[in-house]
Amino acid sequence: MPLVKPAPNLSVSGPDAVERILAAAKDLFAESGFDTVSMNAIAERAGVSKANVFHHFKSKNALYLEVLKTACHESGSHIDRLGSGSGTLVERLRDFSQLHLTNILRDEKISRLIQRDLLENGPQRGKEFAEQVFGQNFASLVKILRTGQKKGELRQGIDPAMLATLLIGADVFFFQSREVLRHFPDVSFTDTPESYSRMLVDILLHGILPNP
Amino acid sequence: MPLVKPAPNLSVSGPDAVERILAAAKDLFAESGFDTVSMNAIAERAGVSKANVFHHFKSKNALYLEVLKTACHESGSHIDRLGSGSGTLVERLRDFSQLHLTNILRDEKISRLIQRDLLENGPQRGKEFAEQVFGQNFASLVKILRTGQKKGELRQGIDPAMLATLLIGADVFFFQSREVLRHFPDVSFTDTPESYSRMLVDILLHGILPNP
DNA sequence: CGCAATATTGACCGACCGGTCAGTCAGTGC
DNA sequence: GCACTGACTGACCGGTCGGTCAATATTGCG
Repeated sequence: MPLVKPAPNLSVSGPDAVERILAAAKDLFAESGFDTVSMNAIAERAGVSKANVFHHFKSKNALYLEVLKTACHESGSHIDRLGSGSGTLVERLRDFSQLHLTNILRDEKISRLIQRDLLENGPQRGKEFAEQVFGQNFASLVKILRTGQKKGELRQGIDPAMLATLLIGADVFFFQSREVLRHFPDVSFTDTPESYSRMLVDILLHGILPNP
Repeated sequence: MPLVKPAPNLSVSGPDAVERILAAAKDLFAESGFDTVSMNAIAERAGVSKANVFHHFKSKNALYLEVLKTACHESGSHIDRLGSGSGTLVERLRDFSQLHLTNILRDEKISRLIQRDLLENGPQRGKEFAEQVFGQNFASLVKILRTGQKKGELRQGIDPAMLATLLIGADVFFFQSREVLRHFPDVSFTDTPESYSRMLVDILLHGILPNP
C-alpha cells in the first residue's frame, strides 16, 4: 500500500487523534458555524480520514455537542473564582468587568462558538450547555450584587439582575461588534478593551449626568 | 434577471412573484441562516419553481444580498427621525431607548437577519450593508449625545461613542438573549421591554451608587 | 390577429454532503 | 504461531445542493 500522505506526527508523544479532531472541529465550527463545515474539512485539518472521525464520533451532531461541551467547560472554569473575591463592591465590580472581558477576548474561538450556538433558533442541539454555563456565571454575579446591595453598597432602586445583564451584555456586545465598531470614526476604544471596561464601570457607578 | 421594474402594471391578483420570493427568503434566512436554507425551500414557500427563482435572481448570494439590502433599508427608516427630536437630552434619551428597543423587537426577522449576517466572519457577503445602516444610526446617536454634552446636559468625562455603544448594545443584547434570560429565576424583565428600557436609562442617568 | 419578449416550468447536471462498509494494519494475550 | 481487537482507511451510497437549459405558457404591442 503506497502511503500517499504520511501523517505529520505518528510518534506516541503526539496528540491523540481524538484530540486533534476535537481541536480541528472547534476551530472550524467557531469560524464558520455548523452547517458550513463539512466532516471532510474537519478530518483533513485533523490529519485523519473522514471515516475515522465517524469511528470516534457517531455523527456530526455528536461531534459538535462534544466540542461545545468542552468549550463550555473551559469557559466556565474562569469565572468560578468570581464569587470568592474580597474587597468592596466597587472593587469587585471593576475586577469582574475587566476579567470577564479579558476572558471573552482571550478565548475568542470559544466565545464565538457559544454565541453562534445561542443564535441558532429553536430548542435544538446544544443550547442547553451554553445556557447552563451562562446561567451559572449570571447567577453568581447576581448573588454578588445582591449581597452588596444589602450592605448598602448599591442603590436600593437597582435590580441586580438588570445590572448583571448590563455588565455581561456590554462585554458581549463589545466582543461581537468590535470589528464593525472599528470602522466608525467616533469610536476610539476598540483596541483597548481595558479602557472600554473602565469607562463602562465609570458610567455604571456615577451615571452620565453632570455633578449636581 | 429583470433589473427594471415592469412599470405598466395595473390590477394583478396577489403580490408579484418577485415580492413573494423576497418575502419567503427573508423569513427563511432570518429563521435558519444562509446555509441551511435551500433554494428549493424558498421556491416552495413562495409558490414558484426553483428555476423561476434563478430567473429573477442570478444566484443564491444575489438573492440573499437583495433581501439584506431591503431589510437594512426598512430597519434604517425608523431611526431617521431620531435626530430631529426636541426636548432635553434626558427626554430624548428616554425616547431613543424606548423606540430603539421597540423597533428591534417589532422587526424581529430583520433584526435576526442583520445580526446573523454580522456574525459571519470575514469580509464576505453583505456585511457592508449592515455596517452602513448600523453606522448611520450610530453616528446620528453620537451626534445627539455630543451636542447635548456641549450644552452641559452630559457629564464632561463621558465619551459619547461609549455611551452610544452602551445604549445600542444593551438593546441588542436584550433582544438576542431574551430567550435565554427568560429561564433565569433572577430575571423579571424579559416580558416587559419597556421596563428594561426604563431601568437601563435610570442606571445610565444616575449610576448605581447610593445617593450621597 | 401575429409575434416577440417575458414568466414559468420540469428535467437534468456535476459537486458535495453525511454516513456506511468491507477490509488493512499494529498491537496484545495466549 | 494464532485469535482477537480497536484504530484507521479508500471506496462507495443515497440524497441534496446550487445552478442550467430547453420547452412551454402568458403577456404586451404593432
